[in-house]
Amino acid sequence: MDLGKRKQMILQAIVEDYIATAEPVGSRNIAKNHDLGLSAATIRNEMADLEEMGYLDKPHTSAGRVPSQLGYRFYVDSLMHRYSATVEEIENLNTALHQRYVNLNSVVSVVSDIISKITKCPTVMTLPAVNSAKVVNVKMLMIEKNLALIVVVLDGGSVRNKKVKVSGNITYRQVDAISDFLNSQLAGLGAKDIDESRIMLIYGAMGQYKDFLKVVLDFVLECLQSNITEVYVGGASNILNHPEFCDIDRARDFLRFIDNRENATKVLSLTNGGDSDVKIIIGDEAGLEEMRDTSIVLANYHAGGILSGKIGVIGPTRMDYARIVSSLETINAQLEGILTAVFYNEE
Amino acid sequence: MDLGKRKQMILQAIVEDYIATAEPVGSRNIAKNHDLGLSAATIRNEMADLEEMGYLDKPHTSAGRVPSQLGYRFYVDSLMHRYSATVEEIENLNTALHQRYVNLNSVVSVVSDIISKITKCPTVMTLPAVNSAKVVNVKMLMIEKNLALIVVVLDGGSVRNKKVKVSGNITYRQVDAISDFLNSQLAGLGAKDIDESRIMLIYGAMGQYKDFLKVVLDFVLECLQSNITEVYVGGASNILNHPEFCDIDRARDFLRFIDNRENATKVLSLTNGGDSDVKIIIGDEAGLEEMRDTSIVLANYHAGGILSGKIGVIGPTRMDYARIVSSLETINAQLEGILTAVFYNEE
DNA sequence: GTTAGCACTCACTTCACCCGAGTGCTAACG
DNA sequence: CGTTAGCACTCGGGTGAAGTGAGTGCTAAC
Repeated sequence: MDLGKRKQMILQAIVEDYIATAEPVGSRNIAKNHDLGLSAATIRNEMADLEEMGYLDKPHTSAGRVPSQLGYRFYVDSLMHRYSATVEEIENLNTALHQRYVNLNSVVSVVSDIISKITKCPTVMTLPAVNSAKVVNVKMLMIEKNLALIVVVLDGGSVRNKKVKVSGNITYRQVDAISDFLNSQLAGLGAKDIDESRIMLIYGAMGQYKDFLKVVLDFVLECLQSNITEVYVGGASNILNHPEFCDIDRARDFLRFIDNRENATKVLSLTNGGDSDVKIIIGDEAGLEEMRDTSIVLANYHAGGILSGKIGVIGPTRMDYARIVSSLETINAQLEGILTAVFYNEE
Repeated sequence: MDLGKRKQMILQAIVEDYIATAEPVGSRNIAKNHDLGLSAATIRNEMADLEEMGYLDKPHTSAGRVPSQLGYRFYVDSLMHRYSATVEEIENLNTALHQRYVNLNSVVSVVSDIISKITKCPTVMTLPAVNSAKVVNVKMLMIEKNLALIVVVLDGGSVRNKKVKVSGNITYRQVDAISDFLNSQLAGLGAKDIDESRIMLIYGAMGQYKDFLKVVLDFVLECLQSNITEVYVGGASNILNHPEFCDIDRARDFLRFIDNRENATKVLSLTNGGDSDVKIIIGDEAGLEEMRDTSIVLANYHAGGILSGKIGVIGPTRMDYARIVSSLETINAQLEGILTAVFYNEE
């Protein structure tokens, strides 16, 4: 039971009008504003059909029609025209994006704020995570008496460090020696390469420092395994721009939900089954009670095969999908360069 | 013109009732609920006086009275009883606080969320900043061909690093030598010790690496000077718990304001002239248009003389000052231990 | 100085009413 | 037979009048 050309045109008109005005759209308005060559009455008949087929909803008898979740889905999959950003828009975006970033952390917060601003919607974004994880370099330095600093450099270049107390009688020189040895043993290895036998080998060679080595090895493993995808929520208050959230209770429910890091993470890990780079999840497709009336446009971003992360823009189901998808695509294109630059300059 | 005992009692009753109910309080209710031994009529007279003196406001003729900003100020300065947390409350707090923290960053986000939860108000909090800044250790290591990692350890123990491209022909050994030399020159110095003459001395000794040295020195200075007080906003949506923000426009204005990092920073850098550890800033004392109807309870936190930062709880001027002050004090007491522990284990 | 009494004020609620956008149906038209 | 004009009907939202009740301010008595 697929939709005829005419029904599709009408559905598209309704979805777009509704996205633009947030008001239920009536047959007469479609007849007037869209040049379909049809009278209001005809459109009315088609609308009745579309409602019966589940593509439209009626808030009440004497209001116009509103797209149902199915309607949005069909629109997004089949009717939505690709909106391409104008040169001017891209330029504005570039000037906003190209600023001095202190670190990757700040890229995420700044970029998600920018996205919020241009989409007028809350944005969730994960920190770029390093894809693979192998040890490039392990180094220990004494930074004061009895306190050593372990520095672990991972491939892709992220650097982590940890301070460790050293029991009294290990000298500076010994730490140096341990450092060099450990580095020779671990450089190039990933988490699964550092197995029981490897550890035994290390202990065997430097048994007298076993306690100290254990702490270091644990930390190295933690670095390799930890995939701390911290999530940042930008411009949450933007949800209040949308008339569907002018009800204070609904607004509160949403803001409470998204204020919670775990929930934000959940949102970002959604999928709609497809494998395209930008995913659209509409209403309860998310399977999250609190997101029943919202949609999410999700994009993956990448930088040089090293870093990757996710960006999600959250809005009412009535959100302007075309524009938001295009914004995300444009930003994604810029992001790669910025991330790589920041990543290689600082950490 | 100071307030007589009776006026003070009545003012206190009004402030506390209003804080509890969020409704303008009338003379009759005070007579009934507080055992002042006075009739409603007498209280009415005193209230008229208090209004004339500026301690009370009247939303309109036929409503009860509401504390004015001056009224709150007097209450906070002179009438507020110290509320001390119960053993149970402290214990609950402790179980919430004592969890595994990945780093100082996560302490801030977790703690501010906890504070938001118990105060039912938005919380702003800065990352702990290192008080003094002297170089303890500078170290460079080659992490791949042409790429060196500079590690700077500051006193207090914060560690920062940066990757630097190295022009082709500097060897691993040479970097080691530069590293040792630079460390010997810089260890123990603060920003102002690294002056022109010191830099000349370094260039003089190792002139052939001047370009590389310049990058390293710039980074060291940046570490010493930078006081990046990143700010975290927790539980912003809590503002919606308060009836004064049930108006969607007011809620939006506030949330927009606090969503902006710069504004959050502004809030935390407020002062009320006093020097006590917990400051209360009421209404337009903040001098921020958007905070006209809100108050802020500000506290400094410290850890071992090394770290310090600020916590601010934001609520309507009608907020429960006594309870919030006490909560902040209790948390502050716990925070020191947690911060020191995290700080010395990881950074 | 304190209190009881009373007239007055004013936000808030309720209710009836109307208006208008929009629908669904029917009958006529090409 | 699909399309269209016409018309009765629906129903949310807006308006204004009336009623309600908490609270005040004043006055006079205790």
